[in-house]
Amino acid sequence: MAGPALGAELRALMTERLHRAGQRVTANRETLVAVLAAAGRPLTIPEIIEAAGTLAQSSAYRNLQALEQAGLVHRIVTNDDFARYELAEDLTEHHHHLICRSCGTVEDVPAAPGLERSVRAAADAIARDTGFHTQHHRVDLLGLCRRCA
Amino acid sequence: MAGPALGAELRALMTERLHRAGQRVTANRETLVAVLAAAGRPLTIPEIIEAAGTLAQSSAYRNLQALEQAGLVHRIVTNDDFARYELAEDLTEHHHHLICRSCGTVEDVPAAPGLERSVRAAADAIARDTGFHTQHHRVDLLGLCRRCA
DNA sequence: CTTTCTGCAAACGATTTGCAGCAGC
DNA sequence: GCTGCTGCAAATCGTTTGCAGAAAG
Repeated sequence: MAGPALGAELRALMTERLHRAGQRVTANRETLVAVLAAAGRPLTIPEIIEAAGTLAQSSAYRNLQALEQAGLVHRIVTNDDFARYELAEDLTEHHHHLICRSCGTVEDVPAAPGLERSVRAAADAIARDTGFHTQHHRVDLLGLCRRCA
Repeated sequence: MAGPALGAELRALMTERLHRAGQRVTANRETLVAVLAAAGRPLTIPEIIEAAGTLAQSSAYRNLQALEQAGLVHRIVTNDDFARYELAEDLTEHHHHLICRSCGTVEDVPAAPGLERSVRAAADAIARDTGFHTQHHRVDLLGLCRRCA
């Protein structure tokens, strides 16, 4: 099956961003966004394809690429075999990742305000010192998830 | 040529860790470590092979894998085409990465103490809340390097 | 109706692996 | 001298791409 239906709010956003990027709204794309929205954590391509029900691999790859260009989803690469995708951060809430070194699973955790403040301060200092202009950041905690510990 | 020679200290560490991992010390491996030590930033495999002078691709991949198992180097994956390697953190000093979204280059920056403290505090809170046991962390700043800005 | 999307199967390319000969220890 | 490393070339496998028919707008 095609996973849970899309909320009206999310669908509207999706339509707008796809059109702005010159892309069409199709059933496959709605399914992909719905699957990612329901997961609440980054999914590998095989996980996505399975959750989507019927979906050609090439369509999964192509549509996830299209959705990324439209700013709806975000690709993340770990040391795992497959890339993972999650909803774009402005559709969820800013979060960081817990990556299990044993099973490879990636979980989301909300970003702690104190940590965010420290990251911004560090980025400002770096801009002064090196000229690097920070647009975004990523904090990953690597270790063992509860199940693998 | 084979890049700069290895410091005595680093060579001793390298010998010890390779032997402990049941691996031999070879000219190729010394070259690889020397190249990474000289670079001071994560290098892609093509960069490594070029800097090493003469080195079969397969040997590069195999030896970097061996060195990683021995705890001497560390592999990092970006959205770039190639994986990158750098010296293990306990051979350098704990640092974070500046990743340029335009040219893909990765630079090292020393970790700011305040930021480190915040990350540890966040990890502790997460352990309490979710049972995830943090062993290591990664902070990447994404943006534009001075040259691409 | 035109342009883009879909699924299939073939192509791609970074990384891995089999093998025969050489080097570490 | 035994075992593990080296380089070469071939295999692997996640991902990308060409193409003909179907669907979005």
